[in-house]
Amino acid sequence: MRVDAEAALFRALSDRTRRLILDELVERRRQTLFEICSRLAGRHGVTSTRQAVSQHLDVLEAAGLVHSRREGRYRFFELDTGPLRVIADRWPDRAPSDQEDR
Amino acid sequence: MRVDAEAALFRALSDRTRRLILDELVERRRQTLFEICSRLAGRHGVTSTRQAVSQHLDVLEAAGLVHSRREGRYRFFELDTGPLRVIADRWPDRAPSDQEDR
DNA sequence: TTGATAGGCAAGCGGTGACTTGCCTATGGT
DNA sequence: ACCATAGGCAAGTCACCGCTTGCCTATCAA
Repeated sequence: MRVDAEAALFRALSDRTRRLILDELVERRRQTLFEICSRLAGRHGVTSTRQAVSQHLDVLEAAGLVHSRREGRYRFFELDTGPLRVIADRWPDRAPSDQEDR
Repeated sequence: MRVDAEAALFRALSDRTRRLILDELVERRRQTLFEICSRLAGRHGVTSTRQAVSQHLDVLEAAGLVHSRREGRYRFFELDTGPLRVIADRWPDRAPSDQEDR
């Protein structure tokens, strides 16, 4: 994984609103920007403006956690959990061939 | 997982130097502050001061990713990968009992 | 006991990031 | 054609975060 891709991933996950957006996209795939906004407000009390949420989605997309597609006047967002795999793999309980010093 | 614990975890992971510290602690468990500093410098070109690294370790400890113990004039740091488990589990490929709307 | 080693505390600085505000574009319905 | 809906762009503000600097405490060796 490239360094900037790694940075983008962890930066994306560092914000609570963005994590809530991912939660929403797990429960209901393919949502539009307005859907995400209203669900964030209704279910999590997030009062951010549409623009704020849009910027969050840009960050998530830059991290590869979300993909978007235009259809007519709608832009649909979809979750991609692929990049999350590397996190668990990066810090194992013990190093492979752990020699207690190196 | 409590909200503030979640925030602490993702905040801790959001910084590159802190991720490198975790890498070091995977390879060599139980390091002192000075050991971590010198290994960061030698192997990753991180030039941060001791105080900067110490502050990073505080953040990691607040997130539960690191535990420390005093022994004489040394303070040993050790990795705890436990908190990382929740990340992979939080956003599954599909929601359990996915009903396409809710 | 003195000096060196290992670490802690706190204030200040600079940069980045989240958010708002204001305005603009495009699509679809009637 | 017109208006409402869905979304985009860009600049400005404010707070937080990473880092340094300066000084202080504690442990160990000689």
